[in-house]
Amino acid sequence: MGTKLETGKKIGKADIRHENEKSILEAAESVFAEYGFKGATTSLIAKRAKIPKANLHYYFPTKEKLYRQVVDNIFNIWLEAANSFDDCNDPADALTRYISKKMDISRDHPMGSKVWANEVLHKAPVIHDYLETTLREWTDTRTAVIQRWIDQGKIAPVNPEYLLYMIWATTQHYADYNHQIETLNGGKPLNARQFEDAKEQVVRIILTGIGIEPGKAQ
Amino acid sequence: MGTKLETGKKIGKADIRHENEKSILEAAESVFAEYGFKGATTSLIAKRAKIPKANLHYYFPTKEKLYRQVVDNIFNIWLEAANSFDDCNDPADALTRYISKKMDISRDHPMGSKVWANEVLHKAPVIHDYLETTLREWTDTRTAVIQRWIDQGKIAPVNPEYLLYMIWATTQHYADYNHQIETLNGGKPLNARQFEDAKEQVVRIILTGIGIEPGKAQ
DNA sequence: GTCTATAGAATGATAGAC
DNA sequence: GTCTATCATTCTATAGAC
Repeated sequence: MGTKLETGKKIGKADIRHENEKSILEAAESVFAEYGFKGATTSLIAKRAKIPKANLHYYFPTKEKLYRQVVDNIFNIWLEAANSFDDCNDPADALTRYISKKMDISRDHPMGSKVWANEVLHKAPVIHDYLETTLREWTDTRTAVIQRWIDQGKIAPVNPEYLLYMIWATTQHYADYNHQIETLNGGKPLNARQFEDAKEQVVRIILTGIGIEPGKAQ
Repeated sequence: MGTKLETGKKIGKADIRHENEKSILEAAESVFAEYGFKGATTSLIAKRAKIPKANLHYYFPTKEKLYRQVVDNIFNIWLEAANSFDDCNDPADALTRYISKKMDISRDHPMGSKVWANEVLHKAPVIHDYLETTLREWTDTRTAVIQRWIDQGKIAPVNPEYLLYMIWATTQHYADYNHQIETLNGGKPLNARQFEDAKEQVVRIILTGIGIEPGKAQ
């Protein structure tokens, strides 16, 4: 290979680097999700990324740095969903959007969710600082919002933290436990219709559970 | 060491075997939960069980057989909780007891829950037959019960599978994600009072969410 | 920037004395 | 039934030619 493709279009070294890093990161996400940090091998990641193993180590010197990058990417996606929470003052609307968004992430980025789950399960050796800083701050501001809703009588009095845990648990379950769900669904993943039903039900039970009439939003 | 303890009471070989197997299994559960199958090392398990590594291999020839035994034990504990479901026909009572029991298991056997979570996360290489047989049957009979409640108008019309997923997700979250919960709780595990609050809230939101007046039971 | 060959470290499992 | 010494394997990471 040179610096050209069959199209004749020139490709700079930066592009090659970008392309390779991208396919390595994608491969790494799926392998780390499936086997955990220790169980994952750099050979398998290289194989899925379709490059020689030595080349992988050229881009990411150590397995740990590669892992860290994967976790970084996931965490950013998670934080994006937070916006749904902030845009509005109506709990029905805010929670419907936040829960729906979290369900969508579970469907679209199940590998990312699994890597995170695996990390927390194993006492978060890599992301512990995220938990203590960014996630902590995020949680504090959102529990404050929930508490305000309670004080205003907009939702039933609940412990805001435990409400968040319920939302996280229920939505992420559809990513982290998708193998179990798939098996119980006759070996097939939930289809689009089933997934929408599940999403709608999660929203409805939680909203009803805290005293909101669901469907008020949208 | 011989076949006696300081009490002078004779100890048969069966007792020694039983004692050693027990401490190995306890150590294995905690190590597998913390590091996953691949990440766990037989040396560390042996160290925590306070026996030499070679001795561990005397009782459990391979790491995989030991792991299998650990998973077996957990699965049995999980199945026990199922009884709460069957004893009675009142959904408020049955669900309150089932959810409470599942929360208690998350508190009392967090390691077991983590091993299971880790296994499902990694596509259940060891327990796949459990998922397809025992868990499948268990789920089928319980969804039938839930469906009957719906048909009798005792609870709101919901998809029974997704309701079970919500219960599993929410209750097991307190075991699987206890590190994250602990970090967000200022580095301390939830105390007894907090845990009871969480349990009560999980029961209340879910029951209210499906149209049951909570507290009707008990 | 790519890739073969291999060094170096960790670890599951066993042999064999006690 | 216990335990030291060690083998065999696997895997991360690198050296060095192209």
